[in-house]
Amino acid sequence: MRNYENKIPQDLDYGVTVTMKVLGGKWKPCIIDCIFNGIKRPNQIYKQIKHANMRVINQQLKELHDYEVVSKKIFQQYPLKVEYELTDFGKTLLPIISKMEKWGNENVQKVYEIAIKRNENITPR
Amino acid sequence: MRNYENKIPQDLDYGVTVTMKVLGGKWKPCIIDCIFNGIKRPNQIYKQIKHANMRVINQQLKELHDYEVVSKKIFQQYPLKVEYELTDFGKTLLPIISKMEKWGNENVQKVYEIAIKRNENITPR
DNA sequence: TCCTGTAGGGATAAAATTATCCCTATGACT
DNA sequence: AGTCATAGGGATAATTTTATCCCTACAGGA
Repeated sequence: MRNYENKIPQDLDYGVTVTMKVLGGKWKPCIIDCIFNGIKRPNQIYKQIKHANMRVINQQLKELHDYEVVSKKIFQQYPLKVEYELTDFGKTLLPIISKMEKWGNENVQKVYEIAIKRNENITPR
Repeated sequence: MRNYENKIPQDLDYGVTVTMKVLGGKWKPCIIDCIFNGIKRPNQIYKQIKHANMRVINQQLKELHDYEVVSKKIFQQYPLKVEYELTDFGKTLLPIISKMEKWGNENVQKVYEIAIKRNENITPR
């Protein structure tokens, strides 16, 4: 994202849109979840999220950092070491994420079945 | 969406992903919000959401219907009349949406400023 | 007959997001 | 000198999502 200019202006006139601007991104909630659970280094996050590749993690991490959801601490040592933390601002998102997490876990079965019925390409469970 | 086969299989192994599968879509939260507020007919929703066009509303409405978030009542009369309602299942999403709505409204200023700093194309407020 | 309002879909274009590939830089270690 | 692990970015391809355009169907009214 953000490698080029948006063409269609985005409206932030609706609360949900604002939230989605910060949280929307295929791996962002996963990344936040990792960091919250103490997995703070990019490479660790990468290993945790098996499906996303490093470049993508970096992209989304950068956006989270731009939006001040996470802070970044660089250690002057080698091999390189960087740690991300949730900022206080970022922590205010946790209740939302955990509510989404909860709802998803409670309803995964139903959603899965509908997706299959719709012939979507879903990883078998 | 769903006019073709997905190529990358989607994992539903993470709660947030499941929720996003149902709620993710540029206008879906808006549509749900409309319906919740008694704006139940497609054409009314269309007029309410000034920016989306009818076709898109229909697409997203169809998905919400497929996922049983909304139910559809067809009136046999002319001009045609259709009303959507939140199902009980759909209503379980309301707490999430309202939390997102609240967070967004509380933080719109900050998010707006960052977006501007990032040179994003945002509709002025 | 033609126009109106309503609901909805097919086909396709445009835009946005995500994925892939490959590059840099650094110090330690062999 | 070559290799490793780490963090990260440029360029571009691939994929997915949204948007646009235009069509159908229907009954009533001008």
